[in-house]
Parts: sequence; C-alpha cells; structure tokens
Amino acid sequence: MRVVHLLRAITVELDRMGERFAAGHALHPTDVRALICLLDADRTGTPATPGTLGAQLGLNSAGTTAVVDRLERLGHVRRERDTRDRRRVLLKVEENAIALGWGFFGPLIREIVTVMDRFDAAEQATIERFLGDVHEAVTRS
Amino acid sequence: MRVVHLLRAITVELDRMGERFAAGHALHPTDVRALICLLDADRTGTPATPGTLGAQLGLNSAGTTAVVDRLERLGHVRRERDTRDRRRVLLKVEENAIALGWGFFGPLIREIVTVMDRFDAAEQATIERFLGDVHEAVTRS
DNA sequence: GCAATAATCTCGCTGAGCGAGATAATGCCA
DNA sequence: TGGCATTATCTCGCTCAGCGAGATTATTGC
Repeated sequence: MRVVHLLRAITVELDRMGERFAAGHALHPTDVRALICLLDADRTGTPATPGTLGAQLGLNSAGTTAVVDRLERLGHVRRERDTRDRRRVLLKVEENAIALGWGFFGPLIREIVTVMDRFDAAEQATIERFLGDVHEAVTRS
Repeated sequence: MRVVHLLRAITVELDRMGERFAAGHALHPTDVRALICLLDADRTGTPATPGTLGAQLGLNSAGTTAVVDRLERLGHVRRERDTRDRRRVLLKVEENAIALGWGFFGPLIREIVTVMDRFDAAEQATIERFLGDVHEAVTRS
C-alpha cells in the first residue's frame, strides 16, 4: 500500500514539473505533451504527422492544428510536406526544442541515474522488474 | 536510463487512467485532481476548504469556486460553514464519491499490491527505498 | 477525367480558468 | 463599543484551448 502512494506521489510531482516547464516557456500542458510525443517519435525514427500526434494526445483535428500552430509559432516545430504522399504534413522538431527539453529534464534524469547507481546489480534488476510489472498492470487496466 | 523511461511510461498511463475516469463520470481532469486532494484530506483528517484546495490545484479563487460548484452540482462534495470561524467553508466528500473512486482505482491498487506480493521482504524494502529516493529527487527538482 | 477517399485546415461555439473587485466574518486597538 | 485592517470566499467579464461540422487539397481506382 505504501508503494501505491509513493507511485502516485511521484506521478503528481512529475506532472507538476511538466506544468512548471510549460509555464516557464509560454507553453500549455498539452503543448508539452505534444513535444514529448514528437521527441519520442524523433528518437525512434517514426515519422510524425498532425494525424498521429492528434491521436496520441486525444485531440480532434481542429485542436491538433491549434497545437501545431502554437509550437510552430514558437519555433519548436516545423511543418514539411511529405514528398511521397503530398496529402501528408510531416512534423519536424527543431534543435532548440530538443535543447530546451534536455536543459529542463536533464538534471532530473541524471539524478535518477545517480539514485540507481547506489543500488547493486541484483537490486537494480529487482527495481526494473517491479517497474516493468507495474507498467504492465497500469497499461492493462 | 531504462528505469527513467519506465517511470515516465507509468506516469503517462496513470494520467490516461485519470482522464478515462473523468470522461466516464462527466468530470474534467481538474475535477478528478480536486477529488483526489479532498479524499487525501479526508483520509488524513485534515480539514479542507476552497482556499487549501485552490492552493493545491494551483487555481485562483474564481477557478476554485467553479471546481467546487461543479463537484457540488454532481453531488460529490458538500459545502459546510465552519461553526468556529464562520468566514470559512469546509468541503466534505460525499459517500458516493468515495465509492466511485474505489470502484475505479481499486482494481489497479489491488493489482499493484499483488505485484508487490511476488517479491520477498528484502526486495520489497529495496523497491520502497528506490521509490522513496526517486520521490525525494523529483520533489527537490 | 471523375467520383471516392484520405489528410489537414477553417469557422463558430462552449466552457475552464484568470484578473479585478465585491461581500462577509473576524481580530485588534483606541 | 465602534471603526479599520485582515482573511476567506464569491461574482463578473474576459481570454483562449478544444470541440463539431464542414471546407480544402492531394491521391487512388475505375
């Protein structure tokens, strides 16, 4: 029961961080979530379009257009026509957005890595197994 | 680095659950967060007022009034004048809201407890220590 | 070529949350 | 006791994110 509260507390704090990041860069929470989706897609090499982004964010096409407009106006994202299927628009994350994200979340990531380093190999394996199980449980629910 | 992604994935999924819960009960995400705050306060015996709630949610007084109005209209919360300091309004969670929360999040909580049971005492201690350290790191950032 | 289909964008509207200020109960001091 | 500052909450008018419906542009199949 204690771990449930800890997990929830961590979730709440991570959300708060996201909000602070948003407030500090003239972004809305949805814009931050959109940037995270786009950075993930960039990292895995998956092409991102307004359609895929809107689906991931649970927005309709009008809202998606608005999000992309805001991000483009701030110079975080660029629209590019797909040369193969000229109906599609590809979303490219600009360098400055990547730098922005790392500047804000980098310190936290480094801290978590430091926390992990204080555990030995067997303990790290236990933690990963636990988080994996929880993730599966949460995804299933 | 893997645990960072797992933690983030868990956070995302928990947020999604909150949104599904909201959508399924004619609530807005903010309303769900408010209910969680009020249930926490109820559990720990802390008196809850629009002032404290607004502070926890990061809303101003106008927005707070609107949240409480919505929750009251749906019968999840009741306003009560504090008899000692008659300027204050105490927020009481109705039974049906408590039942609603447990009905939705109960299964997940039980699943996480089940996951925990598969670890021995030493492993459970490791997991709790890890989550505690992460929580501290996240809170500090 | 001309429907049918698909991806994205435009328009008008609803409602959450904000800033400013009103209202009401309390505490303090002469 | 009366008047003034303080604290807690609510009201009003406004802005803007996101929604539904439909327009626009590109592609595919006949």
